Amino acid sequence: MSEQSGAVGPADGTGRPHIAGPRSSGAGRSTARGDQTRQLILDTAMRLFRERGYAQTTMRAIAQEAGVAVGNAYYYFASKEHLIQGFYRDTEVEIQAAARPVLDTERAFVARLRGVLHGGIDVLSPSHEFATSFFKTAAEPTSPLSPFSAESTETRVRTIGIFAEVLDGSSVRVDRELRPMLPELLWLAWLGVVLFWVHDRSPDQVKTRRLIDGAAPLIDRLVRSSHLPLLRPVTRELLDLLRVIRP
Amino acid sequence: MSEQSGAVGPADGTGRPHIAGPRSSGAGRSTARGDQTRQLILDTAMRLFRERGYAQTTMRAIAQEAGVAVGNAYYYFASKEHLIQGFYRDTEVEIQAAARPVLDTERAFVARLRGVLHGGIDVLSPSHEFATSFFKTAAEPTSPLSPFSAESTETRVRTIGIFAEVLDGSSVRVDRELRPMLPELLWLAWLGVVLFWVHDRSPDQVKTRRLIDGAAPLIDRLVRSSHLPLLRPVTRELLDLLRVIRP
DNA sequence: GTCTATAGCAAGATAGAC
DNA sequence: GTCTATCTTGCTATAGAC
Repeated sequence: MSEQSGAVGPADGTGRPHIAGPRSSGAGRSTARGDQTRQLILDTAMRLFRERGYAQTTMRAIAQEAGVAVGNAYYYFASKEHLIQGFYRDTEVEIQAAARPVLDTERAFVARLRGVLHGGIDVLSPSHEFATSFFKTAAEPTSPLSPFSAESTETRVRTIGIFAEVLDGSSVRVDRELRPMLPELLWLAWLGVVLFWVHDRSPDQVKTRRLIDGAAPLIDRLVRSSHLPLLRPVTRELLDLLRVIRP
Repeated sequence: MSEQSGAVGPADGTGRPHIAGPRSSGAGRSTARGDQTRQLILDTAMRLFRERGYAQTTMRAIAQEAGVAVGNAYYYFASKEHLIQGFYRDTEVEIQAAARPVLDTERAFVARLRGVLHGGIDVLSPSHEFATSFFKTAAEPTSPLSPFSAESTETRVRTIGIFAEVLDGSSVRVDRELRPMLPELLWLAWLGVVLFWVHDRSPDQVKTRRLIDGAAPLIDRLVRSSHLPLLRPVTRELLDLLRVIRP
């Protein structure tokens, strides 16, 4: 794939500011001008990505369309991929917003879970084509875009927080030991749904909707049963496995 | 990334022969010369990929090392990514081979499943670094390298066949309706293990080994319990979901 | 500290001659 | 089927303006 740095390794390695450059430097609104440019480039990129797809949008085109020089785009974003981080942040915020009404009204665990998952897909929906084209980047273990990466920590923690709230705000009774791990497990389930959604070629991704409708009650049932003496050993086994495996 | 096709979409879209070109045309050994060149390019690519990694191996280097022109390499392989298909085929054959002794000796479902999974990872093991670098390609839904793609059908069917044998050769009793879907489900579990393995940064990927050791008995337990009156409804729900979702 | 302009490299991919 | 020449594009680098 590219990585044609020639001199140093891939993406970054120079001593240039990048993301650090115009980032808030302590006080309030410091570099207003820089932030504006940064945002302009990001917005333009997002627009073009959606219009033409990720691969078909060149850095030259983004710069031209935004009315800046290519070098300037690289001043703010270390690589083309780093532009996607903007998409991430926006999306995460929207998903939070979409979850709000559900979390504020529903009490039942199934309804909360179902609502949050559907809300998340609602948000992603218009970006299906675009998401498909850059998804491979996120799938790469070493990519900063990977949901497991250090760079994604902030987003990840916040999203897991949604699922903690799904659980906390509900009346469901859960196995005592399972409970603390459950938000993260639900987040994994969400990633699974997204993975399915990306591969879903059905019209309007209806299958993903059906997946959610089917999976939510199933998860609900399992979670409820987790503390029953019959499933206890299975729960135990699962927990042991998770503990061994986690980073 | 690359995809600098400029004219058409990404990878392929031309009317050129590619894979089709020198492929056997009905009779026995038809285009022997083409097959030879093709194989030479493929072998060279695989060697260089393993030696230097995927990204660090240029098409120019492959062509030069193989003693052919760049254009010639592109005559046989639509893109650099398409060269990975060779890796796939080889790997699948090796995995089959690794599964053989287990399937021929073990009778217990857990042992068979565990053995096949470990054997698969044994085969993949030496390619961890390489696999990591190209994994993103396989994760892309539209890629011919995706395990769900039409191009991967042959490999996919064969691998699912292994899990059918894991099941058939064992003495385990399974819910009547679940049974026909189980090989494919086990294959999905295998994909999950591979997904985990790719992201596994622990030394020698020990965590993946622990995952297998923990997951196999869990799966065994669930499969065994699937026909019990207590889990029956859950099994039902799961089956309904699967039927709705499948392609 | 922000930004432009421009030149240039490396590498994936293609065109068209032979 | 094969080659050479060329294109495209991600990315870097430099020199300098505001």
